[in-house]
Amino acid sequence: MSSVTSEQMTTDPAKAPQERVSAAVRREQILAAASGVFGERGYVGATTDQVAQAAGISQPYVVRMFGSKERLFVEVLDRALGTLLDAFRAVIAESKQAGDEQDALMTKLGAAYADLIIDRGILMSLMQGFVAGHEPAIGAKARAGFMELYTLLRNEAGFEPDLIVDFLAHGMLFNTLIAMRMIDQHDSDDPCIPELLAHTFRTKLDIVMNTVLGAPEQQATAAASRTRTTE
Amino acid sequence: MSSVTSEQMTTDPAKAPQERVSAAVRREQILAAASGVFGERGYVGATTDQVAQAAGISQPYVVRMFGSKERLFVEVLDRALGTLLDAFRAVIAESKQAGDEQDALMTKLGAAYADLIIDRGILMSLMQGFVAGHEPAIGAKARAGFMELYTLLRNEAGFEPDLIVDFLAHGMLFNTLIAMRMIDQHDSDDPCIPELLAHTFRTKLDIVMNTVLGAPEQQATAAASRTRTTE
DNA sequence: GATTGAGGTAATCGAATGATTACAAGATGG
DNA sequence: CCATCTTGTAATCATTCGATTACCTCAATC
Repeated sequence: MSSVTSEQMTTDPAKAPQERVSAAVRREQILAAASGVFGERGYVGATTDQVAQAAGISQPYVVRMFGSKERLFVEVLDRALGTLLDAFRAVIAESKQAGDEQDALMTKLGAAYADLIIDRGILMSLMQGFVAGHEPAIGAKARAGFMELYTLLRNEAGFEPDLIVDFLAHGMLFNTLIAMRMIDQHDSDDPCIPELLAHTFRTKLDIVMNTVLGAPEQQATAAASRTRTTE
Repeated sequence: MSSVTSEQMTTDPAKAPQERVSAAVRREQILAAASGVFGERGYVGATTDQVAQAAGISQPYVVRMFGSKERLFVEVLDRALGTLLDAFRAVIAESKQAGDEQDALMTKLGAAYADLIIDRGILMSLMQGFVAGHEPAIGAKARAGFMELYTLLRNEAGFEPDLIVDFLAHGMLFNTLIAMRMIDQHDSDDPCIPELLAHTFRTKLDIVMNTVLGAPEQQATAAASRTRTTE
């Protein structure tokens, strides 16, 4: 007894043996699950089996669909970078049309970045990619994505290098505090923790806290915390 | 009639017999080696055998000396945090005595932080600890250390929260770019890379580059790249 | 109603790795 | 000299995990 469990689909409670789904859809499901698991445990720390369970399929399928764990992670990283860049491009386009000043644009970009936390996996996978520079394929992708971001802020948004560095720096602190699970300590003894969080996340603190703490649909880890096959 | 086995042990016995060293000294050697290896490959990605080889001893000794890989990493993290805090305390004390303005002090703190790159393991182990929040013991140590740093900047250095956040943010970008090995790409095609690096590391760019690239005595990885026991 | 091919998994393999055990050799003190 | 403690290792164990293989089961098409 193992697999089969979970899956209490609406109209079919008893069985739900395994509904066959097109490979394209499975691919998206796996990528979404992998984003959560990799973001939570890092590239090396996450296992393909955890991803599989979070996606509700078997471990060999994950490997066969992407060829290897490394290729899966690179794809996750690629998607995360793409999502981030798309969000920024949209903000820039909209802000240009509205005739915003530079600091208004930067504020909006910061807000858009914080909003990405809605899918915690995105920013955490990014962060895990940044510190996994030891793996050649991952490091290359991470660096390329980071520079694409820099170039976007420079050439499309039109910021000065010093401003961009400030912006990126705050983004990295943002990521680090979330990766460190500092949010969970908001109500701990140290009164400096709320202060640090308030001055880092500012107007977005509530969103961040609700997402990171509440996390109603973020079942990735829960589903992945069971054991592998039979027990 | 080769007399066989003409051991040319002339001047170089090729085998360092094994000089017995006090446990206290070994402990320091292991911690230094572990700092490099963990910083390079992360907590999960590094192996106790890589640490052992970097320290020039056997793998079981590493485990026995620290009890477990996790305890070793926590100790490495603790040392790194201690080194950082000590460096900052020294700068603050000295700056107070000199009657510096706040921004002069902050500049000096930034310089002191950058100087820590001389031992690349320190900052990289810190960073790896920050993103390893999934491991309870490591996350707790990382958060506590981070808050100790914040408190120091707030209560001893006397900075306003917003200033501290700026400072920490730039530190995190600093760490991230090094973890990403962006320095290695300084001479690549993208002309934005030198620009980003220049505006992030500013006056310390040369030191950072010399340390991260040159790394003459940073043998940690090289020595650790062999296989385990006999060959 | 066979064939075929795509979705999907159980079983398992082999390598890696943290940890443990048993033992060896040099110091140290009486 | 002998007992004992310390430093250190070889051998090996038990897991874990990514990958592979061999198979199963539908669904569509001829």
